[in-house]
Amino acid sequence: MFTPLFNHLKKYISLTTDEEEIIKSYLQVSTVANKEYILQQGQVCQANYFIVNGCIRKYFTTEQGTEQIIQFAIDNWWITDYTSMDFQQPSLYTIQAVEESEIIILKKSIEEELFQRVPVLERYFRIILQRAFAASLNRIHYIYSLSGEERYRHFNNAFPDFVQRVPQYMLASYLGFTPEFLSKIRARKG
Amino acid sequence: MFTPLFNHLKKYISLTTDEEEIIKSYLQVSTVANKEYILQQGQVCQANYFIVNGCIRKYFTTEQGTEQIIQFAIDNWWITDYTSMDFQQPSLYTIQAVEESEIIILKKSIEEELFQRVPVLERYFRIILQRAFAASLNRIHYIYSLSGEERYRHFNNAFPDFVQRVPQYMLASYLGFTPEFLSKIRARKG
DNA sequence: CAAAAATCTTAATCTTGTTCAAGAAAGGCG
DNA sequence: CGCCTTTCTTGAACAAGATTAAGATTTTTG
Repeated sequence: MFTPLFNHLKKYISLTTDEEEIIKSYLQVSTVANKEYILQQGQVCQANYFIVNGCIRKYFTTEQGTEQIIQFAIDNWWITDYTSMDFQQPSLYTIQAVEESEIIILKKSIEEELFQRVPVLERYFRIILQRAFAASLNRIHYIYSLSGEERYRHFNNAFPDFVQRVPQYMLASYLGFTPEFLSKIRARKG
Repeated sequence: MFTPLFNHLKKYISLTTDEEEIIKSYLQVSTVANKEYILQQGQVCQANYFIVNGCIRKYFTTEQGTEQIIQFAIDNWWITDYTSMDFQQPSLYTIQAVEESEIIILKKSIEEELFQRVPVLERYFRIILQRAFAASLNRIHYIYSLSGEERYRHFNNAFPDFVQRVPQYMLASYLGFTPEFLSKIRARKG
């Protein structure tokens, strides 16, 4: 159960056996059912979540009542609301499972203590945040430089298997247009 | 000259006098004129840049030849292209001064050595990347939930002094619409 | 297996913002 | 100070994608 996480850690840092044991002792393991909530809009986010397997989405509800997806997380990704967690503010976002998922929980309340005992984790998170930040700017790049249709085709090429995994209306939301428009695009060509 | 950087560092971590001296010995200071390039599209990004004062933009050129601004950085922000720097790939972006600016340069080539000598810097960058990543997702939130006009009004309220600082066509680009449209918005009301 | 819930499609109409094109202001420099 | 470059504005024609509404299909569950 912890294997995927430690494999991921070892891509970026080295750990002694002792350190591995310490880390394990600070983590919790959990299974969430499809549609189960990990965080609901208005709650203060209390943990960082590592997806062992499954699929999780983070979204908010617009004034018109539609759901807007901000992020997807699948196997080997972390998901949380850093704004809510860092400032202990109510979150604007809801985090919810899109498939039954196995997750590992790193609670904010003990994170500092863990980082003190295993400081190399600061490095691990620095590096993966660097990647996540770059990916996010990259996404802004695509939003601004491609049309909706181009964005869909590009995403489809880049992550063909992921596209199969989530309902199309969620994909449309993530890509920033309506499900009706996605339908239209798909009708135009395979 | 180093004072703003160390003040920023001290917001997130504590440093001994020794550590401060080590850090200083790894940094370079530079002044860039308005319109001077720090990185040009196609080059491999070799450093992370801290803005002591001034204003820097990061943008790319679309197929139609228009410039699309992805990021602004002002006093006390770092700017770089992490994708290019981490993977030593040619950058898709150009980083250019929008005002005469004083910057501090942390070169990729000596970054690792510095982090080994002052490991608490990993923590500093972890925290500021957490903020930067959150801000970037927040920006995606705004792009998806607000109209162009709403985005402009919101930005104008949030950063009134910054709006005065850059040409409107750059602001329009950053907000994701044309300068003509920004003109139209401004004509509608204050 | 049947009924209910969730998801996807189609088409007509409407909005937001783009594109072009041209001129008006403003700013910087010799 | 006057010219040249940069920036800003305006308006008409147009395009991308939203909205609404209805029906079709698929999936889930009792």
